Amino acid sequence: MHDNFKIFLKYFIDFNEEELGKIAACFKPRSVKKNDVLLAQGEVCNKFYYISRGCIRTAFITKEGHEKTRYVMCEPSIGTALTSFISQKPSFEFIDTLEDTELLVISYEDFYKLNAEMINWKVFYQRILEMAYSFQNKKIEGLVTLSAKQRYELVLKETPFLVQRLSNKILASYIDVSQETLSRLKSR
Amino acid sequence: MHDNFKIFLKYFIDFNEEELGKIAACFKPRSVKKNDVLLAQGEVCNKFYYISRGCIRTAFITKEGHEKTRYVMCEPSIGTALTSFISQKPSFEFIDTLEDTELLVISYEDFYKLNAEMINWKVFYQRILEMAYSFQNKKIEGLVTLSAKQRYELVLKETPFLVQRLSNKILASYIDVSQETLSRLKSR
DNA sequence: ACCGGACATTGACATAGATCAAAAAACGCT
DNA sequence: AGCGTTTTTTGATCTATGTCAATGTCCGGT
Repeated sequence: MHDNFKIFLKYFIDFNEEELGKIAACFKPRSVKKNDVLLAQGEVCNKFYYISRGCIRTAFITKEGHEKTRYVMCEPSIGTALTSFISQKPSFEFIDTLEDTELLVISYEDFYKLNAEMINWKVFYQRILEMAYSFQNKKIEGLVTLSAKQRYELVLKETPFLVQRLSNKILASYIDVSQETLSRLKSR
Repeated sequence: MHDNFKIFLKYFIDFNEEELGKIAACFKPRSVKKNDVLLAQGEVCNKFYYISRGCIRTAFITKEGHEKTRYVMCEPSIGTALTSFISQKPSFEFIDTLEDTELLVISYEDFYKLNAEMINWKVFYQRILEMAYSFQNKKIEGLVTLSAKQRYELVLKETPFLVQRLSNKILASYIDVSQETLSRLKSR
């Protein structure tokens, strides 16, 4: 499990073996069933995840009780409820699993210890933040410039595995469209 | 001009005098008139700005020809078209000035030189990215959960100076609502 | 293998907010 | 200061997408 993790890390940054060992030692394995809540709304997020198998998401619930999916992570991937993780304040978004999932988990403390001690980890985290920012930016562009249909087609084109892997309900909330509308979009 | 800049920097990170000197030396002053385009759509963004007086924004134009304002920076503030700056690819968003503006400008090369050479600059940039991410996140939440009126009221509550300082046209495009709708919202 | 609850589909209807248009007000250039 | 351009306001429509409801389908637990 840690082997794939190391390969994944090296894809981002050319960590040396010593660094990889130090990093891997901070990440503890964890298995979770589908529909498990890793972080509840209102909790402070003090974990950062590597997904080695399966699928998790960040999402939130509106005042009207509607679920909105912000981000979906399928293996191999990393992430967390970043806003709360950064600020160490209660999270508006929750994290749950969309499939049975194998994780590697690092605590906030260890994450920031690495950040303080290892230059390359800073570089790694910087890259993650840059990617996260760019992703959000694209999402905003989509919300603001595209119709429901165009947003669906964009996901179909750019991340088709999400269309295959997610239930319509989750996919709809990811695209920000009602289930009914998504159903109609798909049948054309 | 650089004095206020140093105070601004120290608000984020406790740079020492030597570091502040090194940083300030990289930033060149520039004056721009209102409605000047600092970065055109399609150009690669290789500048990062400190706004010492005035107001600039990042924005983009949709296929239908509508202008959408992503982010507004009023003095004292920093920023750029981050996605293009990060990737050094052509920018979808442009940058223009909303008022006569005094800037301090650092090039991409110098920015990344600082990033490579000065640990505290890494920390600074990390903080900027974290803030930028969190801002985008909030923006998405607003777009997805709030009505036009609620988005207007949120801006009125959280950044009232924008309501005062921006034209209705710009403000409308920032809130993601048509000018006409904003006009009606205001008159209630 | 069966049952119950969640999910998906389809239809009818409602509505926020866009669009179009035209008048009124404000702004900035000479 | 005055005129033309740009903004703002107001009114009348239009439309994409949400909501509600009813039926059909799937899936997981016993």
